[in-house]
Amino acid sequence: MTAPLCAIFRKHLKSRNLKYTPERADILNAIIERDDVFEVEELLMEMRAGGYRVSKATLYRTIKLLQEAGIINQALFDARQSHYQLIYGKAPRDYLVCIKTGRHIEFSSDDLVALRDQLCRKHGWDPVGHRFLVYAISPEGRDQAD
Amino acid sequence: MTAPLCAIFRKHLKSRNLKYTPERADILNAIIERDDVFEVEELLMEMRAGGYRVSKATLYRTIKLLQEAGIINQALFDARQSHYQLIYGKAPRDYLVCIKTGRHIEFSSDDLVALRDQLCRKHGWDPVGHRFLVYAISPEGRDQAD
DNA sequence: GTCGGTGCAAATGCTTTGCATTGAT
DNA sequence: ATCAATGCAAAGCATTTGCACCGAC
Repeated sequence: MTAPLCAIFRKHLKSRNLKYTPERADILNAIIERDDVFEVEELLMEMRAGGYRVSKATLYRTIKLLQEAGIINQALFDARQSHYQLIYGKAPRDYLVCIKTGRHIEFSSDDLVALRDQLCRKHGWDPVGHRFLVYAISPEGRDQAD
Repeated sequence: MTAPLCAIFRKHLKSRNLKYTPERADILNAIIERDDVFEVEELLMEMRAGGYRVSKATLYRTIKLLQEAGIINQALFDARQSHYQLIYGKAPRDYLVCIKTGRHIEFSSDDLVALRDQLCRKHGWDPVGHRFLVYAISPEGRDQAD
C-alpha cells in the first residue's frame, strides 16, 4: 500500500514540475503509518518525536499537495470557518466532487435516504439529516494531463 | 416552514433557560430567508444591508445555538483547520453523528459503496472515495431534556 | 436585584505568506 | 545559473472571549 501511494504522489509532483523531496516523503510516510484521522499539529509532534525535522510551513504546504493528488482529504468532521446551511426538515443535498477540477454536481437520491434510515434504525437512532460527498474524477478531469 | 423552526428554536432555548431575543429571531429569519449555504460574514452583511443591527459576536453565538437545536449545520464543504485522513484506495469511513450529544459511531456499508458507484457511473464519473455523515439522534440524546 | 444578552475590542489559534537561504539539475 | 524547497517569523483571518452596560422577570 505504501509503494503505490508514493508512486502516485511522485507522479502528481512530476506533472506539476515539483520535486519529491525527503521532507515530502517523510510526511507521506508519517501519514501512512498513522493511518487514521489526524490534526496537523498532532502529526507534527509525532514526526518530531520520531526524529523527523520538518517545519510547520512545509507540513502545511505538503498537505495541500497531498490533497491535490487525491491521497488525503479533509475529514470534515469538526471544522472551523465553515459554511452553514438550514437542515431541519430539508431534503439533504448531496454532491459529486471532482478531485481534479473541483467541479461539483448536486444531486439527491431516495435510495440513499432509504439506506440512511435503515442504517439508523439498525442502531436505534433517529435520522435527522445527512451529508454525502462523493469524490470522483469527472470526464474533464480524466482528460487532464497527469 | 418558518413557524415550526421558530417554535423549535424557542423550545430549545427554553430547555436551556435561555431567551428568545429579537436578535436571535432576526438571525433565524435571515437564515430562513436565505435558504442556502451561507458564510457568517456574508450573512452579517446581508442582515446589515437589510437594516438589521447585530454584532458579529452575537451572530456567532446564535449560530452555535442553532446548531445545537439541530436547525442548521456546517456545510462542511470547504473547511479550515480540519482533520485530515488518508483516502486513496481506502474503505471510506462513514459516521452516524448524534446532534444532541455529539457521540458518533463509525460504520461502513457495502450497499452505500454500490450506490455511490452507480451514481457515479450514471454521470460518467470515476469514483475515488466518499464521505457520508448521518446526523441523527442517539438513544441517549432522545432521553435528554429538551 | 439577579441573570442572561449584547456589542465592542482584544485575544486566540490555525493557517498562510514573505523572505533569505539552501539544494538539485 | 536557474528554479523550486525549506525554515523562520510575521501576517492573516475566522472565531472566541472578557468586560461593561442593558433589559427582562
